[in-house]
Amino acid sequence: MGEVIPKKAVYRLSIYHRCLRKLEENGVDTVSSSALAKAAGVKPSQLRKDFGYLGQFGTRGLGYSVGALMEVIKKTIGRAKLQPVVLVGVGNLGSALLRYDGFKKEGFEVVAAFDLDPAQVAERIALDIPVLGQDKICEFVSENEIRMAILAVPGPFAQSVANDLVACGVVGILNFSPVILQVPDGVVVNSVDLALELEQLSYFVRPPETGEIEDDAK
Amino acid sequence: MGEVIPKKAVYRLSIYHRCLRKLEENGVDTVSSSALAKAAGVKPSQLRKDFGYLGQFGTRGLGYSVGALMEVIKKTIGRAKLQPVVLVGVGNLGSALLRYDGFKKEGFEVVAAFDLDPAQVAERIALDIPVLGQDKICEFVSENEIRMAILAVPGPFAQSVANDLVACGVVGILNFSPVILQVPDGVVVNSVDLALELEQLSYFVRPPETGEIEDDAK
DNA sequence: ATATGTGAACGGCTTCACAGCC
DNA sequence: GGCTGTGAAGCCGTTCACATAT
Repeated sequence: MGEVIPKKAVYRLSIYHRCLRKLEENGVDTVSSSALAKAAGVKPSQLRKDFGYLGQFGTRGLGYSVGALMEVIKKTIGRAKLQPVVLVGVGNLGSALLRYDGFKKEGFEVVAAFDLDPAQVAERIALDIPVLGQDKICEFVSENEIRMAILAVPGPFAQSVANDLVACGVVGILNFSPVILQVPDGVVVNSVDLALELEQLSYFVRPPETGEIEDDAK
Repeated sequence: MGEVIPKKAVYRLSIYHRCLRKLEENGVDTVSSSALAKAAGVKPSQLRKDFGYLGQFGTRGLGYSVGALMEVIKKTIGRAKLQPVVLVGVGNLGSALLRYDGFKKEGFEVVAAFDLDPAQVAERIALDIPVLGQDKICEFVSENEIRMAILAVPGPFAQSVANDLVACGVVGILNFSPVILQVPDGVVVNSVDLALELEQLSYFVRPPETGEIEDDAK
């Protein structure tokens, strides 16, 4: 029903969808929870529990229909067909994101980009996406009823740009700036902090070979 | 002491460290848990619990010493001073990551990049970082005892490159490819899936205002 | 008086185990 | 027999509340 699906489950559902797509391309039309779970890197029980949020779609003793399952997932997590998003900050990272084709594959379209120096940027990236000045954000976002934005501006500008976006109707921000954004209730922020991801990784990487006793025997 | 710090706590410790750096720049030398928590976007109790993993460093009735705290965090999560990492796949995203200055700020240095077409890439990016062919990965990684790698190759190549990296001694991979990497025990993978982050965001963004009641099964 | 440190309660996500259906 | 669907149990991280230290 109208239940809210946990954040982590939503994320995994996207993974399943991607795996299913691959299976479909290979002509497979039925999968068991264990097979799909293995491909997705999770436990079968986890996967079945996740699917529980969608209703009942498997056939006991057999498995799931690849096509039907994809349909249901897409309907549940991919609200619209092709979601329009804007991107603010066309620097190194922003440019790469504009060229990244993974977004389109998952049903998103970057319909406009904004930068402080739009003319120079437009020339540099040479893409079909319109590049406008940051002072045009509000106008564009309002008129086109954009609800999601990708934020890739330098840290010091992030909060200010986020404020603008929210003021004009954006309710979802994918933030790549290394700052904690303050936004009003109802606005969702998903942050990807590249440096912190690397830092986190480094902690869990075992040190080279500090003379001490290697961790427990297993 | 030698306890293992939870993944999420490690992540937050990095955030605290970044906030502390800002405070230090502003000449502040003491903070309370509540003040720092607000800056980091977490609850004071959460922050104190996180600091519990590091030992006791606050002064009751007063707060924490900014300098001392930074020192302890750095010592705990930033194992070495300047960690060398390599980057594989210098496409759109890879190029942006090479130019990203956030890594250096947090103590990482990309010492080499690898691509299928190194000559063309080297010319295009025009950076001081050496760009080598992917067949040179093993040699370079082994000789320089590299332990961490950033993976930004297209999906179909990811697993194969990961295998090479691991075979040569890499034990930590920051993966930007949209695939689930299979790695042996002892190797840590941290994945950032750009499209999935956006997809996840879109689910939690409230629909425009379609007040329709949509439920059938269940 | 004020702010830390921490055991205990709480809540949410994962995993298990088995009932139910093909 | 095989596999899904799901309540129950288990686990882990977060939040609370208060003892403790300055």
